[in-house]
Amino acid sequence: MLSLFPSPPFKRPLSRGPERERGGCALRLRFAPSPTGYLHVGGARTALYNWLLARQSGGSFILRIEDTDLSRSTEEAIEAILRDLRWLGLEWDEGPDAGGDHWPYRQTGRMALYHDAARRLLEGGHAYRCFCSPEELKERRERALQEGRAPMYDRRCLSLAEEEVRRLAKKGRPYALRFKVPEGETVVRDAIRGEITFHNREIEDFVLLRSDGTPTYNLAVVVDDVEMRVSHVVRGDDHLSNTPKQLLLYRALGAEAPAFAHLPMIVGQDGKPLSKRHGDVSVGHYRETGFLPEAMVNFLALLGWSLDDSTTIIDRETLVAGFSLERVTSKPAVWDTDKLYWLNSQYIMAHGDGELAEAVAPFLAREGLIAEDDGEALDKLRRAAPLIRERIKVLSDAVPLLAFLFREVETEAEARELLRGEENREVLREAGKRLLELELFDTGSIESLLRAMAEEMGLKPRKAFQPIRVALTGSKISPPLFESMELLGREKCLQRIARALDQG
RNA sequence: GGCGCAUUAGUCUAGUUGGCCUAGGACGCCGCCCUCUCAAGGCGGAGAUCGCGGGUUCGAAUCCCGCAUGCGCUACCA
Repeated sequence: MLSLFPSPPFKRPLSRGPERERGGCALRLRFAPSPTGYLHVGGARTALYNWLLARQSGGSFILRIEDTDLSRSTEEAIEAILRDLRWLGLEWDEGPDAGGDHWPYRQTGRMALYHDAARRLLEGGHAYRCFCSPEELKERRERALQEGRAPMYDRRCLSLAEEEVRRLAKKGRPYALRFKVPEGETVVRDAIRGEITFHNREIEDFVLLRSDGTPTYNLAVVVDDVEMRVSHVVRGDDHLSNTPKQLLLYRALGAEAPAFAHLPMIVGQDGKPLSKRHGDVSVGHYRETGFLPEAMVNFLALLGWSLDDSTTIIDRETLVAGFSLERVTSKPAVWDTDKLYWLNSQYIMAHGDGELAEAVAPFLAREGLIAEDDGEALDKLRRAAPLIRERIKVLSDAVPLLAFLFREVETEAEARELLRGEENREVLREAGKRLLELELFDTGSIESLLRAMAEEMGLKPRKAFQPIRVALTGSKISPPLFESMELLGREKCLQRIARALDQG
């Protein structure tokens, strides 16, 4: 494997980049989403790996919005992406709302930079004007495809005489600017995949500037990475084929190229790139379902990377210290929701009572069970935390489990039978009677009381307790009964038992 | 069509310079125990001819060649 990314701690100083002047090996990394939708879990993983490398090296994590596709970019998408990144705890040092020395951090505000670079490329003989219309080009490529030829641009505008170019331009004929791909081969050194050689003759003269003057991805990304002094480009696998083009651009612009690392894709169980077809792929969805950001980060980190041969639960600190691109696999990672759920439950179990109560509260509030900032409810939740900690995999699981504490119950259809029949009714009557006389209404007292009752009635514990559970919670499934009763309080317990008897 | 990348159990992966791998850990699955429901926990189990075929070697998941399959790129998308 290449040594571009020495494993931590970085023993060797990087051989390139302005960071050396600052005396360290502080890396400059960026995450550059295009705001055409929510933050996808694949994007989140890319952001995470960049963030980890930045934090680990004491460097900078830059957020740059690639919004040159005007028709698909939206403000809402930008907001959503920032929100989700923040939720994951991936704070950026420079970005659209964070300042930095390379402002602005949205490509639409950086047009002058791209045009300047384009002009330099044109003047340096690295680019030329192309007057072919998109329609013509489309037709030609379709024909090429049909005839089994490579559908590459045929360079016909490269040989246009100078005065012809001038004449067409003067007539106002729209043109795009194309890069003139030189002969030879281009070697990409990738930290994950090693050295990959591309033959330049396989690379077409790609467009730099569209006829409307906007830059294409390849130009913009290179100009920005140069200007922002990005030292390491860590991005999705789908950009590997673009890398030689960008390398060529760096060279033509006289700039030193950053180091590259291309992460394997995240795919569904069927091996196809993860998409809506496979279920939920937005980070926002997982936040709303009640996954914890720590669990999400842990899970994302493990998608294509491992700390060692046996560690699965890894906290953020350990991730920062132990992450290394050398341990990233080059094989696509399959999104495994089951494992995410399990990991999340592990993090929930590690939460303290107060922590868990606060995490769960918004989910109950969302269902209208408690008010946003109800101190009393929060206190009750804190006391309920031990009862649900091992029973929920996601925070929203707490809603059905705890609803009975905050509103009157409606008995689930499949549980009603447990309130019927003489034996069950007798249990309820007897329990009501005995609970009324109980001195201290706490878990221990309730338990001994009800166990004694069951024994005297000659009933198995299960047989005696289920009707009570259903009467109090409306469900056959609930947190432990005696603890739940203490939390509910004597009054409500008696009320609900009485009501159950009435209804039955 | 061309170019590129990938290929260890259902899944995430370990396997860094070939022997310690009769392939390790985790999720999931199955069984038992615990038990007031549901979980959690404990114990045990099944599951991988390391994509296929050649080769190099005393010895290959690990090196080489071919093939297959999948995916990506091949846009005036990013």
